[in-house]
Amino acid sequence: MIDPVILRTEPDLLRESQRRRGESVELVDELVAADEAKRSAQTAFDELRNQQKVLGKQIGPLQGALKQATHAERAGLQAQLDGLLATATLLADQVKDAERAASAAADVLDALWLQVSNIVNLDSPVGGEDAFRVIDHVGTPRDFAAEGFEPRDHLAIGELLGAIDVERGAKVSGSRFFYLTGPGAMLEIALLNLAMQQATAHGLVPMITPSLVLPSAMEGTGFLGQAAENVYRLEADDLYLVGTSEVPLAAYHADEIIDADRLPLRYAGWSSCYRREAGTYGKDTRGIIRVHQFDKVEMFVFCRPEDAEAEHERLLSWEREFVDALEIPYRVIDVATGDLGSSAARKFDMEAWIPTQGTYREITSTSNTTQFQARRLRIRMRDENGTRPLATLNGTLCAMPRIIVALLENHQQADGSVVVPQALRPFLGGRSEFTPVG
RNA sequence: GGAGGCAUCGCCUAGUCCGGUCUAUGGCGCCGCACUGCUAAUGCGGUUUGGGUCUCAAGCCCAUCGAGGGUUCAAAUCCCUCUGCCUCCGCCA
Repeated sequence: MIDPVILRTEPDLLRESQRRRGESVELVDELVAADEAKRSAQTAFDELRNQQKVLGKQIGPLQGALKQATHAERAGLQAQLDGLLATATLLADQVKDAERAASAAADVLDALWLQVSNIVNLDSPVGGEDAFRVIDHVGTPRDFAAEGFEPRDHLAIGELLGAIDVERGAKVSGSRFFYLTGPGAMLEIALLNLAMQQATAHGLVPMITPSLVLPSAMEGTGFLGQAAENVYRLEADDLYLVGTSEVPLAAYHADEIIDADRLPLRYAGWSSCYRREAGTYGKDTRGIIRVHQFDKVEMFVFCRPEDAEAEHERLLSWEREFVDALEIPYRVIDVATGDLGSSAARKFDMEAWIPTQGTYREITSTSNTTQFQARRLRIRMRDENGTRPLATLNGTLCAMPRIIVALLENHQQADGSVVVPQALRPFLGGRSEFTPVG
């Protein structure tokens, strides 16, 4: 949600943001009208309610006086009381109507606000998915031709190693499900440990979060807008399966006011993630690049709004540190306005080189959601200037399947074995490579 | 799953039976001021959150006693539903 003050003072800022995203600009005009309607309805109710209270305050004492009154006074007082009650009855109806009108106007306004995406950062490249800006390249893709062999894709290697089983995944759960077996499972556990070691070294608080959440948590983080079709919903219980622990981590502090001197609060959440992958039919059908369920370590930060951009850079640097440690070649992109998702004002993705695809594929994503999620979740901070919504940011530390894909493909040997990067070896009992099973 | 109890403005707490002088009590903590060699103590004032009005501020108004409905001229208080926590019983990894 956006600061309503911006709607009244700088609506053009909102319009420009909507334009850059390729979303409705007319929505802003609807909002202006709805905001006006809501305020006048609220004011009307406030005034009537005030009259009602003033009137009500006379009734109690009058009834008291009536009880004490002498017989002579009684008739006059009774007439006065009857008059007041008659007026009050009429007023009560008006108050009820005004209250209903005000609440209806507020509902209209709220519904419109929920449709508005975050205001984009003016530095984000403008355009659709392909309009990203490349910020950096790190590492050099291996020249397999020069090494004299054709690289196998991650699934072929995973099967050789006895690490990945997609056939049985499909048998048991359907397409886009998989088992990590033996060395594959050990690899994920090692990655988890490396990620958590790095995270705690930087002072992030490790968290294991729920992966089922209430609608309010899902809506508060902005996943029930355009992203809704990718969310699993448990109809019988009205719960959602999260697509990332960003959701339970963001909602962790919902409805709280946090003292500014406790900020920033930084967490590293470990959870399973569930995605319907609607509209991706036929894409990435082989292997585990695109799956319905996977595990991920996600970083999440609550900070002062003025610190958010610096914090965003910090999250990106931690993501890079992790991937650097795994010796995977990658590039960093500044995601274009049309591809940000509703919550992000700015987003940086890291894309790993995938040899058998001859291209870079997304492995991490870090978003500055500014005050957008905090407003929706009512998370505020208190400092010397009072209370105001804080800023939230998120970033992938380790999305298991894609990191495993990048590791297997980039560190494979001609015989199908895979070299374990140095940083990971302590978490695999010193093991330096995985070798094909007989 | 069953039975009972509880939920008040940072924390604790009064008020709820019996609706109106509740504009929600008091203590602790915190902030400001005064006094005082310093600290402490003491005194006075302030201290939920959101919204509206207003050029700003002050002031004023509305809402807010876990949430949502209802009864009533009027609800912290009465009624209903829901949520959370606690106790007991049953079942279970």
